[in-house]
Amino acid sequence: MSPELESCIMHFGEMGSRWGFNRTVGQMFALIVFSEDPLNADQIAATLGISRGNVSMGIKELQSWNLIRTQSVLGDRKDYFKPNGSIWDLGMQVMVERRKREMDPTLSLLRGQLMSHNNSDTNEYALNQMQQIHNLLEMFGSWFDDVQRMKPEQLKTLLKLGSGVGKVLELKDRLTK
Amino acid sequence: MSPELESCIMHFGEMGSRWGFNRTVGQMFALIVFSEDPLNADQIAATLGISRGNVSMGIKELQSWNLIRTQSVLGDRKDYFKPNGSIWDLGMQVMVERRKREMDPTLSLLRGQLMSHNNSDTNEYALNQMQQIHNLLEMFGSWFDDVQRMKPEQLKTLLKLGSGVGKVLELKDRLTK
DNA sequence: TTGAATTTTCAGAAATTATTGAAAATAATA
DNA sequence: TATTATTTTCAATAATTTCTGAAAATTCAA
Repeated sequence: MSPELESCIMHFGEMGSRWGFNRTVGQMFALIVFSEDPLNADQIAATLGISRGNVSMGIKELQSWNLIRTQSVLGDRKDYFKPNGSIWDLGMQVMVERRKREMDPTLSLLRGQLMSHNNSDTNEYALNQMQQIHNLLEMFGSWFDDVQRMKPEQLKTLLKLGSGVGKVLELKDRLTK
Repeated sequence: MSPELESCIMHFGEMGSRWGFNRTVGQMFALIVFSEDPLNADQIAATLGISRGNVSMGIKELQSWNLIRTQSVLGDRKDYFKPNGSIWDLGMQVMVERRKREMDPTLSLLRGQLMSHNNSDTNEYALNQMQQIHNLLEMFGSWFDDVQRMKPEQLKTLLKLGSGVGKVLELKDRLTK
């Protein structure tokens, strides 16, 4: 393996914890993404120098994120793993899962708190802040749901347009008034 | 403190690590956000039942995220802390910082790898995947830069519009062709 | 200056998380 | 069915992260 590739894989390991998984899971993901052919668990363990059991757990984790899938290889009983789609697909998938893990639990807690009718003794200010956070998460969440349903090509156009979209909105406002 | 507020603060503690900081930093942030009046370090330590040193480190962390700021209280030498803006501002700030910590390092590593001219021995496929990741991060990053410069009101409009923006884009396409 | 109030630092302890590797479970083959 | 290949599990251990609290540093007032 080239030193460039190796340092890339190590980097993904270091970043792993910031992206929501641990070092070896990050490395495993990078290795699978940068390998043209599907890899089996033994290959992953040998390449990264980690135990077979660790690989097994890492695979489970990556599958729970919908980032990898198996592919059977003719005449081999082992499971082979490859990325679950293009880089674009994987990026989207990471966002979907992070939203689930980082926003949904808080949104549902806040919804519960704000719904509950025995809030008479909770101070007004805190309650209002909770409402604000709830609204922000809800707005962002439903925006993401919406946007996710767009066709990748259209979404890419939108991304590239950036704040230019503000101009288009103004244009629309003028036209529809 | 009401039990509702308390469980909210505990929840923010549990979520802390998913948002990029540790449990007590998460709790401290929640406590500050839900308190109408600024709090000093001793109050924070006492309320959360953690050591003074831990609070000092947590404050440093929250300041490095630009999430809190000091406010001096007349006739008191202690530092008092309050959120650095509205919930909207704080949400934005979290995104800004996470982008810095989660995307920028990878973007610059990849840029370096792809620029380097001794890639002759790095396999084509891996190099191409790196390019794809680089492009995705770059596109997303500059979109975020752009969008961040928009006025909050306009940005909120855009968020609420969701995929409706796709329709507007089509409209624009028809008009400008 | 001095000294009291306050904040920061950081070595060691505690808590948490990650990893190993051998045993158990599962799956495929003969 | 028995045998072999493969994967998973999980108790023990290792590594890492977080937290404490006392000492050092800083700040401010007299």
